[in-house]
Amino acid sequence: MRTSQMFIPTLREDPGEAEIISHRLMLRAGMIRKLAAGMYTYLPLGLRVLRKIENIIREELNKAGAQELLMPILAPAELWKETDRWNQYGKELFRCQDRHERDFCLGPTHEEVITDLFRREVRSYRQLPVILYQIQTKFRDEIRPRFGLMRGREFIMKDAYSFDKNEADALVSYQKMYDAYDRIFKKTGLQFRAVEADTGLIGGTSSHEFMVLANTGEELIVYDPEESYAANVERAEVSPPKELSKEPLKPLEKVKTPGAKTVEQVCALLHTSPHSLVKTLLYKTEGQEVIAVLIRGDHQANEIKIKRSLGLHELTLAEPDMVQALTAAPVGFSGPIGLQKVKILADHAVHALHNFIVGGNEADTHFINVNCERDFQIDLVADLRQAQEGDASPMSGGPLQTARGIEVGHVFMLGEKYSKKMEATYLDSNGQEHWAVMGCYGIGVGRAAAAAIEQNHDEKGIMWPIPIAPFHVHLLPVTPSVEVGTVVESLYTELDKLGIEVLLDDRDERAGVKFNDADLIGAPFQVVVGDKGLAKNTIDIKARRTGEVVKLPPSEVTKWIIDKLADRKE
RNA sequence: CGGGGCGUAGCGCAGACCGGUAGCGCACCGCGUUCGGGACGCGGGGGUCGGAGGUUCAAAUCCUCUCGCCCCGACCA
Repeated sequence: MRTSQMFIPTLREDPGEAEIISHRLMLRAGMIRKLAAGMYTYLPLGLRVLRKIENIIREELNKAGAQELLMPILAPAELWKETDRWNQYGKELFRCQDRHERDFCLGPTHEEVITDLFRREVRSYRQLPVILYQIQTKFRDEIRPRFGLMRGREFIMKDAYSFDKNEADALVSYQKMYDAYDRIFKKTGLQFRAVEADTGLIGGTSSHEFMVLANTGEELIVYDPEESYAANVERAEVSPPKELSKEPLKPLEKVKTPGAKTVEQVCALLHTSPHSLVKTLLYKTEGQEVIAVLIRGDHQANEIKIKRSLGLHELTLAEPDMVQALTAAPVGFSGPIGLQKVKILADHAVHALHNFIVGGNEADTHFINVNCERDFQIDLVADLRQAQEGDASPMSGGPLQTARGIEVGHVFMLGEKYSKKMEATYLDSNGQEHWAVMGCYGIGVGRAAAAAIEQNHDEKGIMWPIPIAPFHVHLLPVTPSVEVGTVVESLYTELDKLGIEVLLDDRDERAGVKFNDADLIGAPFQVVVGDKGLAKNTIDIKARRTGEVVKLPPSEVTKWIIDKLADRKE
């Protein structure tokens, strides 16, 4: 392609609206433009990247036996009412009506539609397994869209669905998709990690997220540097401490702690560390019941685990006046001793502790030398806290490390959740009817592109990994002479014939402008042709990522590039 | 939904307190010079100042309402 014929509106200055690097660079490089909050037009350059990612996905999914189809964006409310997600999905589900005032929604995901298709068309176990996927625009009316393509309202997603006879077969499909995802992300050239993820209350047996590693990632993961184990902190299980404290129990004591509401303040006042302090978190559940959760001062509560341990759907921290009513003390002085009518949950680490500190349920007061059982009763001891760096790995027992990631893929065992609600059944070889066992598998295409930029950029612009780069080579005639023109034209034709994607900057611009745009757009190789070089019979090739420049005679340029591209393609 | 902020040329911004001819840089168009890391000279085009209403002789500027956008929080398969 020639720059003069391609719509690539690059921006010299940073647009004010862009917060994160990928968003800024995508706008600046002329890949996307915003239409409305969380909705973007994909310009030619941006679309090329999306197509590259999509094609890698297609290739690997097809190889894995999945089949592509395409479902409507708009879905009738009836289907969503069958699964009750019309109610459950909340405001994120974008609803609308047609001229007959029939309810529809924009699909944020397509379980209902695909399950409907399945139940209409599939009768027999002979037709199973089936794995179907689409690459389609999705819509979720996010409360607060942000970060460009990272969290838009409208976005392109690959979603796949598997249908199997039973749990065992479903796991085979799940594994197939997991393996395909592994190959897909390897092929994109991104650094990523598959991590165990939370399955939510829906249960299900397995769920993994595919995280592109980037410091700017929204998700926190823990991993075992020795083993393959990695998990989202939301999900990572924390094993109970191996031994309980052996410290002899000391007598309970009430102390004054004026104004000390936070863990830090109490520690400073009592000259101790958060390790020996226990915070009491009061939560409200869906039944308006209140529970107390005891977590060690240096740990974070994990609300997902708390919900799961009690089978709850909703959990919110109690408001200050509620805390006051229950504990007779302001927030910051709650404790388990003397708490009435409140179920008390404790994390393993608390249970293992002796002589710790808790709030006194009285303003400006704490108890010290507190001990479980002796001073108060616990209703449930469980794993209730967030994993953190240094915790013991469930695999090697060694210390876990943490990293930040961007969730670009998610594989999920659904089980019979949808097939049951929607009566998606098949007949087995004995003529018995069974519910199909399902799995679903998503990849955020736009998000993957954004994640690629978060992971591969410098202060000048994007540094695309070869497999998803919009162009392989950016050809830059850098002086306006006839000789340069001739060399550039023949190089362009030659590379193009060989299937190498070349962007020729044929604009009447100065060298500096072309260099800067090339660095911004981020093609892996810049081929620089100028009078200075030609005088010595050389052309410069700059590798965008390393900045290395090689000087080659014009006749050797093509071969050099072919070799380099072949090197890094797989 | 709560808190904060912003809407003035395609982009980035000034002007607003203190009402009186709408500005700057970049981009864009023409001519010329220049040409290996965001050139220069000369000449030019482009604005219902987000929208509606009000106050006033006069509103980008003051008041009211409204819409949109950004940031923080709550929320998030």
